[in-house]
Amino acid sequence: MRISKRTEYGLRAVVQLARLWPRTFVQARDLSQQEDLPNKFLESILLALRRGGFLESKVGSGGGYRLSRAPREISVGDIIRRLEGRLTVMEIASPGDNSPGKIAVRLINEKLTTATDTVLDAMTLEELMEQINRAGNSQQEMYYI
Amino acid sequence: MRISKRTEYGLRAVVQLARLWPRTFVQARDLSQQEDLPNKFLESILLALRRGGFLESKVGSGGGYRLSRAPREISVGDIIRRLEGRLTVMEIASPGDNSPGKIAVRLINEKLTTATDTVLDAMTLEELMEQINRAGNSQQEMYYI
DNA sequence: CTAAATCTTACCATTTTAGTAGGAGTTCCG
DNA sequence: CGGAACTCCTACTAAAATGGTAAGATTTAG
Repeated sequence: MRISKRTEYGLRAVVQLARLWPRTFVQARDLSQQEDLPNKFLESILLALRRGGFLESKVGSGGGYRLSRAPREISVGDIIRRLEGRLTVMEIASPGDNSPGKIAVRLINEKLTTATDTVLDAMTLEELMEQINRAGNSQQEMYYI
Repeated sequence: MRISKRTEYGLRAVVQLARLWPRTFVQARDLSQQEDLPNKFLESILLALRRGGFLESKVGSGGGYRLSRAPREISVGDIIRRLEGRLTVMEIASPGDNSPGKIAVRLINEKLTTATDTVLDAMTLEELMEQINRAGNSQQEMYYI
């Protein structure tokens, strides 16, 4: 019950790309340095994000990645679902699926899925960036004042 | 991002125990038959639930398990946290933890944890049983009418 | 005493996670 | 044209987590 490193790294790269939006392409290697992530692992994650339609890439020298849309048009939930593969996956309810315990588990899974989806779908990348700035500022205050 | 079989099986056993509350002790073997769960695996889960204070046990012939409190006094969130070990575990924020990406991940983890805790802590075992009965009834209607 | 239980410890196979290695295919630039 | 700088693709792998099983010690009712 937690997000995987794969998802975490993908989010961190996307946050860096959002900071530079809509300026030019950024290389995977730069992203992995900025966030201190394993280069080759990040590459495969960026590929998945591109296939998911969140990123555009340009191959060859001077190439790289950038967001395919404005941060306000991308929801954090969509990104996580793409990378995680499953946000409290629910099993298909089969006809014999009627023991009290199984019903209970299904109910709980539904509630969990609704709760997480609601919170993550309500947050766009733009809103996330604003919250990061606020958190970063208050951190500065704590360190420097 | 899903509950483990261990947690699922534990919940299913607890639901059966809640149905019989406050009557006498139920054996692990009966619970595993009622919900069709692997016997020895379930035993280890019941042990964990007992150590967590959710169940009382009686060893020896005629022994078994029962809830240690009334279903209305037990929250589903507590049970799941005990079995799962982690509901969106947050890493300890270290001082160097200040890249925008890391801040973003921490914010997201906080939101997820709050959302799941809220929904699960608000549900007692008693309320869960009521919802199971309602779901079971509507299922009957769908099959028999 | 014996049967029926919980409890304890140790082990194990499979799947998932978190990567790495190596290179093929593209594009820019001089 | 000929690199150099990129993305893209396939295959592999070590370590951890998951989902159990095996064997038996311990306790209690009858």
